[in-house]
Amino acid sequence: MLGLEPISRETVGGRVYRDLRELIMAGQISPGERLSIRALASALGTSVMPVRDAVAKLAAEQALEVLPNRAVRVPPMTQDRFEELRAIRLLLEGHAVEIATARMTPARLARLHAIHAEFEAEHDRSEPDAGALVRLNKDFHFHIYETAEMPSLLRIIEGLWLQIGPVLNYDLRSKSRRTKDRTALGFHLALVQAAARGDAAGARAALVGDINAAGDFILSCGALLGASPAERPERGRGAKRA
Amino acid sequence: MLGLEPISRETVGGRVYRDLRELIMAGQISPGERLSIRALASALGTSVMPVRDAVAKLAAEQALEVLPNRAVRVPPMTQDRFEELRAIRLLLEGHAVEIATARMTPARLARLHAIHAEFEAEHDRSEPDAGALVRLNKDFHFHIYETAEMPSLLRIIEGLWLQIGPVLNYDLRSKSRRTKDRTALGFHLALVQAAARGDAAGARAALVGDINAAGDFILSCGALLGASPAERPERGRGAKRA
DNA sequence: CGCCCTTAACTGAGATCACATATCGCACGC
DNA sequence: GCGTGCGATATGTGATCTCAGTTAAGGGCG
Repeated sequence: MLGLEPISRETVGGRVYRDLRELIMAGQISPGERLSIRALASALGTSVMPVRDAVAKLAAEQALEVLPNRAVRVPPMTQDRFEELRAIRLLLEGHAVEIATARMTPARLARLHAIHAEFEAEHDRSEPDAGALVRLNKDFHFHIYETAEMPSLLRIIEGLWLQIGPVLNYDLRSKSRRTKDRTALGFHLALVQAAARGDAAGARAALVGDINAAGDFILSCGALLGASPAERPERGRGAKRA
Repeated sequence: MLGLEPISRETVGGRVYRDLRELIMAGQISPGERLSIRALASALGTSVMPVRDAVAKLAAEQALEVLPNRAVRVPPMTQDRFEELRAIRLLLEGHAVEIATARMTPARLARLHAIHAEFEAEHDRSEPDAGALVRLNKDFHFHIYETAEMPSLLRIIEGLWLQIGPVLNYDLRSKSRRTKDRTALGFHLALVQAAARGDAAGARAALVGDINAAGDFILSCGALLGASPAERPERGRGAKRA
């Protein structure tokens, strides 16, 4: 006995929240696209209530935005906001890396190596799956951050990734990612090695290099709004029906 | 014309959210106290729906906590969490102060002086109002942070204050606050002066001193949970009826 | 006299209903 | 032919209802 299951201790609202969050982080919803609560509800096979809760929570985390019209959409990324978020990331994730280096254990270091190897393997494939790369990159970073054992900090960093996720992935799957991933691999390797020898400053430097390189690449792509148009009503309103 | 009014462009849910947020920040709800959505709704004169949205949003910001029983309460502050939040505050608010010093304008500096004077005046009264002191302290800090013109950063800092608010005020209104406020005044003055002469490092140092002093005081009070009991069911369940 | 079980009230979650508002299409009139 | 105004559609918001799970109290049994 006892091998039943953790009950259904999961609320529908929670599931909707996580699904939506995943969708945004993976960049499945392009910035500026408007969402319809009713459409989402019917697509997910529930009523509007859980969806409303999830949307409210995501809006509180700045992952979604409610326009004065009360329409909901993924907030378009401006260059200013992107640079601000990058500056905050450098601060917080840099700190997390330093603490993580100090608290690194052999087991966690081995796991980090494994994730890095997976990332490298996926990259070396003839047809790398963009989604897998995004996921492995996220796993790599967050495995380090979790090592710092600072749950509140981790939470904030997740919020930041949630905000930059859309453009980060939008970019990753569209442009020539070959060179970018190569640099990412280099920084990741340097980060692993620095963590292995307990070099907090070195680990931080590697992370800063990683974040800055990725950020520069995105900025150079010109995919971000200067500060003006902000409007692209996205003719097909609402989400895909079920 | 045009001086009409912004219509009633305010949703009930938004008002409930702000009210609840204010209540938590002001420490009106003691940590560990359980909240009843229905009770809150009847107290606020609305239905459960807007309250549920507000609670969901606050839970997303870690200002409220949903127990596995699905009961909602203000999360009790542990010593670990408090120290972690303080470390994050030092990072983010320290950064904000440095940027704000660089972007300080004469007008904003004057306003900062005025707020500091108000704070000092309230403190020098024979019977200082604890609530007013809390509000002025918050105004002082956030006027600086706003000067940095980093909206996302400001948002995160607000979230941090929301989490430490309860214990901060609980402490401020109970114990001998005389000495603590004196030190706060000193750090605030040093902060204003450093900002006035464009000394970013000095401003940061003053802020670090302020945060650390306040934190040490609270930690020394022993009002925080070591890590164990965490439970005080708070016999009177729910909130005060209307 | 004490422990445990039953029961009743309460709470949160989800669905459905009702209403105000925004969006878009279309016809009328200039 | 084109701009303006009206109306239909859809959407978000708030209220009400039902259901399942939890909690606490009261009564029965050991």
